[in-house]
Amino acid sequence: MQSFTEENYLKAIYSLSLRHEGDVSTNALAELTATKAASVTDMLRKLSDKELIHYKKYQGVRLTEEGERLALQVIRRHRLWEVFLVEKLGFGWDAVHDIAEQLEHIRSDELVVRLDGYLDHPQFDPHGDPIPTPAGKMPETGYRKLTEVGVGEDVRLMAVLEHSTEFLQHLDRSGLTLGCIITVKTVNDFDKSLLVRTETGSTVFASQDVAKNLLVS
Amino acid sequence: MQSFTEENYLKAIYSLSLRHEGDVSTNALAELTATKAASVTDMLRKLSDKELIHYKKYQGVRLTEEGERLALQVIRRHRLWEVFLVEKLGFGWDAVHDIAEQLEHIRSDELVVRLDGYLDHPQFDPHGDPIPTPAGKMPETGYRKLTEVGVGEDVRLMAVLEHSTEFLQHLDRSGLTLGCIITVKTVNDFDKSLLVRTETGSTVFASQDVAKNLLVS
DNA sequence: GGAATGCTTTAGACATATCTAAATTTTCAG
DNA sequence: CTGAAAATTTAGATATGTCTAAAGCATTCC
Ligand SMILES: [Mn+2]
Ligand SMILES: [Mn+2]
Ligand SMILES: [Mn+2]
Ligand SMILES: [Mn+2]
Repeated sequence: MQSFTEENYLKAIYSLSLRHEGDVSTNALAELTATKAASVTDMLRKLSDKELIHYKKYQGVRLTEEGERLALQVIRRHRLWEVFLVEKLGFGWDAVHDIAEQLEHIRSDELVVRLDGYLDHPQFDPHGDPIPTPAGKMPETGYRKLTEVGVGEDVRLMAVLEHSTEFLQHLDRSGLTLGCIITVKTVNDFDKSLLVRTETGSTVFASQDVAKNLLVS
Repeated sequence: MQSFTEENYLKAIYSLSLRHEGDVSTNALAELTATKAASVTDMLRKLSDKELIHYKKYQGVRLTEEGERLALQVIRRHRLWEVFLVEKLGFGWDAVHDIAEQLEHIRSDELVVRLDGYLDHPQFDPHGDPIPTPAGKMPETGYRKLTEVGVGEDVRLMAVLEHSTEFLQHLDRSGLTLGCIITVKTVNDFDKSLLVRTETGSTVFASQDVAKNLLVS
C-alpha cells in the first residue's frame, strides 16, 4: 500500500519518462513535485526498496513493471474523476485538475469500477488524454503536436498537454475547443508562432508556447 | 486549514458530545479514533492552540463555535458523498461509510456546492442521518430509539445509529429497511429484546443491542 | 589528464502523528 | 478524609516527509 506521496512520485516519474528518452533525473523530479533534490533522493531510496523503481545512485530512475502499473492506476483514477467533474457536476475543464489531484488517491477498487460504469466507460478525459485500461495499459493515440503540422493542413484538435486553469481559459477565449477542426494558415519563421483558422472561420494567433501544448490528428 | 487527522478529531469530539452530557474525555476519544490516550492529549493541545476546542488539562474537552462549524462541515461532506455513492453509483448502504470517510476530506467548496445540487439538495443520508446545512447547523429530527417504544405502537424506521457493514447487512436480512412501518409486539422483560411485526406481516426478533441503534418516529 | 562545474547524495534538523512507560492528577470507596 | 484505582498528561522514541548545508560523483572543457 502506498501513501499519497508515493503515488504522486510514481505519477511524476511516469510523466517525466514520457517527456524525454532515458532515465528520469533527481532534479527533474524535484522540480515537478515542487520539492528539493534531497527530498527526492530520500523517496527514491524508499520506492527502490519497495521495488517500484529501478534506481542506482547518480544514474537516474525508471519505473518497474509494478511501479508503472500503479502509476497508471493513479492516472486512471485521476482522469475518470475529471470526467465525472465535467460531465456530471458541470465544472469547466479548466477547474477540475486540482480537485482530481485529491480524488485520485481515494482507495477503493469497487469505487473505480462503479465510477467507470456510471460514466459509461469513457476513453478520454476532458483534456483529451486517454484513460488507462483497468489492466494498467495506456492506450496509444498517435496524436501530433500542432507545431509539427504543415501550412495548409486541416487537423482536428484532440488533446492538450497543459492543464493549468490559465492555459485552458486562454483556449476557451480563443474559441479553440476539443474536437474542432483547424487549418494552419501561416507559420512565422522567426518565433514559430502560428495563425490558424477555426471552423467558425475566425483566425486565431497561437504562439509556439501554446501550439506545442495542442495535440491534433 | 486542518489536516485530515484534525478533521477526524473534530468529528469524533462532536460525535461523542452528542452521546453523553458534559465534556468529552480523553479515553473516549482514544477509543473512537483507535489511538492511545497519550496521542489524544497531544492533539487536544494542538486543537486548543487553534481555538477549535475548549480544553483544560484533566477536565475534558468541548468544541468552540468555530470547531463545531468545522466538524459539521466535515459531516455534511461525509453524508453528501454517502448519498452520491448509494443514489448514483448504486452501492449498498452497508458499503459506503468507509469510502465516505476518505471523500469527506476532499477540499473544495465549489465541489460541495455542486455535489449538493447534483443530488438535489438531499436532507438525509442513506442511514437516515440529517445532512447539516451549508451554514453549519445540524437539523433536528426528534427521532426516538426503538427501545423507548411501547408495546402495540406503530412506528416508522427513520435512521440507524450504527453504520458498520455487519449491522446493516443484518437489517437487510431481517427485512428492516428505512421508511418501513413496524409494530412492537412484545418486549422481553429479561433481556429487553423485542419482537416486531414489519409491513410485510413477518415477525422479526431484535435484541436490545439492535433496537437501541434503530431510530423511529 | 585534470580541474571546474553541475548533479546528486549524505548529514543533521524539523514538523506531524503516533507509541510505550512513567509520572501526575482526579475520583471514589471505605 | 485518606489511600488506592482510574484517568490523564509528560517524557522519550519511532516513522514519514520535508528542508539546508556540506560532501561526493560525473561530465566537460581546456
Ligand atoms: Mn489533470
Ligand atoms: Mn486531464
Ligand atoms: Mn457514515
Ligand atoms: Mn451515514
